[in-house]
Amino acid sequence: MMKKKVTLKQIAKELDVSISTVSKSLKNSLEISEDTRQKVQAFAKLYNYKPNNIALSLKNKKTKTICIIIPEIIHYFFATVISGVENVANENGYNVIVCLSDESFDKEVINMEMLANGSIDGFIMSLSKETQQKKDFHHIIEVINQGMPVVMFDRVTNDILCDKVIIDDSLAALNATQYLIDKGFKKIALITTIDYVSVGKLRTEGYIKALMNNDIKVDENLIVKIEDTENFEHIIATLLEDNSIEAVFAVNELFAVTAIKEANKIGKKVPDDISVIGFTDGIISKYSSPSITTVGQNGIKMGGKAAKMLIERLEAEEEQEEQYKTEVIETELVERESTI
Amino acid sequence: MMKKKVTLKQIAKELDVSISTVSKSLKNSLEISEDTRQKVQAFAKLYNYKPNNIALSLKNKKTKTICIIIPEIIHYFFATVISGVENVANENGYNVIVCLSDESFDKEVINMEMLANGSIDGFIMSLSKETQQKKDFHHIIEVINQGMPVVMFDRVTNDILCDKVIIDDSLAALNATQYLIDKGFKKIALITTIDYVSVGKLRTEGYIKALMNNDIKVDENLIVKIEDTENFEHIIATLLEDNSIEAVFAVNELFAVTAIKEANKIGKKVPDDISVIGFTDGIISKYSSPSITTVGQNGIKMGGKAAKMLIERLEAEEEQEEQYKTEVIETELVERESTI
DNA sequence: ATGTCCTTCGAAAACGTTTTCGTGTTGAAA
DNA sequence: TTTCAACACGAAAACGTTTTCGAAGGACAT
Repeated sequence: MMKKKVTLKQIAKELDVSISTVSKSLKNSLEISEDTRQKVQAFAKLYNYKPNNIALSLKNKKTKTICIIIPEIIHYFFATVISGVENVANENGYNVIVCLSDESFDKEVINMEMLANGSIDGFIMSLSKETQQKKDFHHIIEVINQGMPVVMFDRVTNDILCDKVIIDDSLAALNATQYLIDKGFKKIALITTIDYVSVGKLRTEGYIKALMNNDIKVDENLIVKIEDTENFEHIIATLLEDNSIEAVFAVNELFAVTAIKEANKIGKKVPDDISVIGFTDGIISKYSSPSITTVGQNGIKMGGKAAKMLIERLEAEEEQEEQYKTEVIETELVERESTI
Repeated sequence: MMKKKVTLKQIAKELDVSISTVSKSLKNSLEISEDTRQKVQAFAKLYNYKPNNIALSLKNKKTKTICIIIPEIIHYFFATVISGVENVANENGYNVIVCLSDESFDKEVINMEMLANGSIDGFIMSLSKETQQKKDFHHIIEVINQGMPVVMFDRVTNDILCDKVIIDDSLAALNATQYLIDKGFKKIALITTIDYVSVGKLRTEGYIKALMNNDIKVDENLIVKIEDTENFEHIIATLLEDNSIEAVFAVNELFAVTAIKEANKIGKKVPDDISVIGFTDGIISKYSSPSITTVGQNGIKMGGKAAKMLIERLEAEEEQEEQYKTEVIETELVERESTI
């Protein structure tokens, strides 16, 4: 029953020819006579010969495998990015290794060092919170210096020169805020993250810019910056006690849906009493009641683009360095029920 | 700037010793003199030598990599399973390749054949819908016959002998239905999937068993089986027009939240007018309004268990065959706001 | 001087490929 | 008969390791 994989050597021995002859026959080389070729091919098919990928990788110094490192997978946006990466990777004959940093600097480093030793051809990654906080990127720089291409997405940094694919977080936030302003709101609260999270910071900037563009004074009392270890429900509830607030811009789905829940608790109806707009068009926004108006960032497109850039660099003949590009994926405002 | 990886051969040449000596020195072999060892180790550290994983894989015939094949990743439950697999894989020094079958038989086959040729040490998988429908498992059987261990989870089949980790879908559904019966409901609708999806079928069976246990007649009009290409919102809406329905048991989150939405549309309040219970304790159940009472299946635990079983089999000295085990992960009923 | 035993190291095989470069045989042309 | 091309195939290197085995050299005792 148990049929171990057959190798060239075994076929060669069985057919009493050399390994070279077997290899060439299977590749239909004209060097080998029609007769021998057929014999070998028949035998190989019979025993279901398939070349050993590891041996090929060693020989070619290419593994046809890429690695994507993300902070966490139980997160709609990152899951969609993986899906996008998988798609175009597969189309191009690449496999995808997924690594989770769990927002930890150490795990990020370990994963990279582990895989940079020949296991993969390149990285796609989004920085962990801890890495962004420490601003320590030596592990990434080292990998790049070894000649291994890296594409960063979403949570990126200017301290590293490499290909990147992002959305214009600031602009998207500005547009979302402007959308609320256009509805006639002036007292717009912001629920955002601690500044070291790059995208949170950018979204905060966009919010502020929108207010300033419209000569609305930025009120620090209307801005809360949440560190996710905290009990953020309580913080949001406290914020909403301010009865002057007409609308809320939240920088992610979780904050948005929580704002709605907490508003409900104190008898404020969304969107009648207060409008809420979120960020990321995920499961929550789509299925909550009311469904949430949000900024859609197309993770599939983002992942696909990142994979495309990586593979193109991998398969470029000459390593034309220093022509790193940053692609910006457009966002869209998805209008739903949480805004009037 | 560009520092390519250094190999044993290069170190040997540089230090004018043999490759063997370098290899042994780095492993602190007593065969080598203290002097030489130190010299080699210092040099290796200076040039940041790390052994090439591919070469090691070829030599050891082990890749320390496992593959998980799932139908789709943009799906809370599967994402949690991956997370569980990743955790215990990492703890044991394994990497994880993620493959998506997109519910397609062909993609499942291609992925397996692609990776079975030396790239990985074993598989963890959940069957695609199409595979379950065709009942064609030759690709899996072939891999197992080659001596590569496979662990199936969630969507499994009795046609294959291998390790499995599942929940007791039938029992969980029975309990959920009984929960509704205990609340005093008799007219309980079921929103489920087409029978070829193994878990859908089992959950349906549990529902029916619960009714029969309580001498409630099974009313086919209260059961809808949804094929996901369809416009299921409409089907659910139609079902809910039956005013006699007191409660709904949905076999997944999507059906549950949709039932709530459609009920709302026709003026029925959940849970006051109608109770809803779902399956899978995901994002939707937690954050929808009202939040949804549901059957929690712990994906992290499931993935972790699957990885543990696979790795144990990989690292067992003797290949003790035919002692395949099926682990059952317990479920729990998470009570929330969608039931009275 | 011979034999024995450590110490210290290197050669080579092995993992499974691909590919370059021979080399032996054949047949035909000169 | 000699020469040469064409054909069919094999040996060996290469990718980067680990590990077995053998061997050179010195120290020491006989």
